Amino acid sequence: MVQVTHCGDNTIKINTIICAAQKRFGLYGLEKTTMSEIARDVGISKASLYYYFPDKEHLYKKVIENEQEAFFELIEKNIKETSEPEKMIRKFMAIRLNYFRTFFNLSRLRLEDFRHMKPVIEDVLADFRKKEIASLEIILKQGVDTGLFFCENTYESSSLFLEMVRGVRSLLFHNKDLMYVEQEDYDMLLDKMNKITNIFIKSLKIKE
Amino acid sequence: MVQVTHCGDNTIKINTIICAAQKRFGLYGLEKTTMSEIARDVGISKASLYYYFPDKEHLYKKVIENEQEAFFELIEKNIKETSEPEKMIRKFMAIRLNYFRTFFNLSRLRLEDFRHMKPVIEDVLADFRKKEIASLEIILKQGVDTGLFFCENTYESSSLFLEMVRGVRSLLFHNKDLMYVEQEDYDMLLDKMNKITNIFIKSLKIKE
DNA sequence: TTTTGACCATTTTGTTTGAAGGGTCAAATT
DNA sequence: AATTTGACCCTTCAAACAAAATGGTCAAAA
Repeated sequence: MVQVTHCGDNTIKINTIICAAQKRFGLYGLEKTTMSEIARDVGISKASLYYYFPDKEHLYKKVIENEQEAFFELIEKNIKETSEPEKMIRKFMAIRLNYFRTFFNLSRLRLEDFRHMKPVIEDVLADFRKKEIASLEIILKQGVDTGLFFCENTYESSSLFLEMVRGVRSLLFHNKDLMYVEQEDYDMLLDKMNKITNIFIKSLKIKE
Repeated sequence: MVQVTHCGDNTIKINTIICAAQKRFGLYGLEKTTMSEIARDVGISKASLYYYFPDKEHLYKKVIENEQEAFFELIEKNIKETSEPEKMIRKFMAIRLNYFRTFFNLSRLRLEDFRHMKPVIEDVLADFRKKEIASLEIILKQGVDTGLFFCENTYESSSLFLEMVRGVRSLLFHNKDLMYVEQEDYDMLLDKMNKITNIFIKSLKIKE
């Protein structure tokens, strides 16, 4: 989109913008953050912001995509450190939950965004779901190959498991009408995630 | 609350009111149903309604309690027809889902009530959860006693399983922003419930 | 004991209005 | 040519206010 002329200055500037946006979005959420504020933080005019990003949603999307990228790199790295599928799943879930916490705990308002979810966010979230299903599927297949797990449809199992986990999480916030995640809630969530993971792993060890 | 004088006339009248309220609430939900409408349906004045029920929420609570009662009677009756715990769980889930459908499908608006849930409804719903956990726990214990299931904490397992199921259901509506349950959604839900039930039952068959 | 019309207080709804924020652009700056 | 910007437009949002609706009360009547 932006051609580099003199040097990589643009990349640096774009990164600066993304960082500033990340802070604002993380602190106040999508709706409560204005483009003027981000511009002010960076030290440029609002119009300049629109020179680098077509609109607010694209900027937001970029921020989230960056965070997701870091998450999947972490997953990949940690998964390769062990050869036991069961431990892999547990590690996967631990990282996932931690990501969730840092992702949401930054802001009391951020959760609100997901009530009336914008199409752009929905896209990037759907993409995230696809990727995390794929990650888990790899682990399951490895377990099946080594004869430790029995699973006819790894995709179905992965997506259903993650849906269960997401569902329980969503319930916790939906019920409590929370705008931010407290330590207490995080602990409860961690406990439940572990128990659900146990159930899931057990079910993988049975044939038929 | 209401003393009977001449005969059981009051009981009949109260039942008439509850039925009328049930129709209205089922059709339009709590918030979109007015006390005047219910009174009109019954053929009495609004003030008379308040002679029998202290307020709107108590009337609503009574309606829901009636429906719940019928549900648990059905559960109990059907459970006793089989001696296999596994089949019991499946039957339990089938009835539960069906109850859910009739309970919600009556109204496109009824789901909306559960977004900003009133304290009264929360009470009656919490009560429902307790009861359904107890029902499921009985089945699990029976499975443990006959050596078919392995489960150290039947309460924990029951509540977690039902929470998973509730979570997935809640996700389906939350995501789709549905105000009413279509056949298609019901089928998808049924499918997922069955798969989650499979996972749960498998996990019950493993020791440790 | 039961019923009701009139009444009150609060909530909801509709409307208006002024400010704020997303987004554009021609002109200026580098 | 690549960037930057102040001024500008248009839509959305929020406060404010008024009007209608609704939950709930009560004295009087049946």
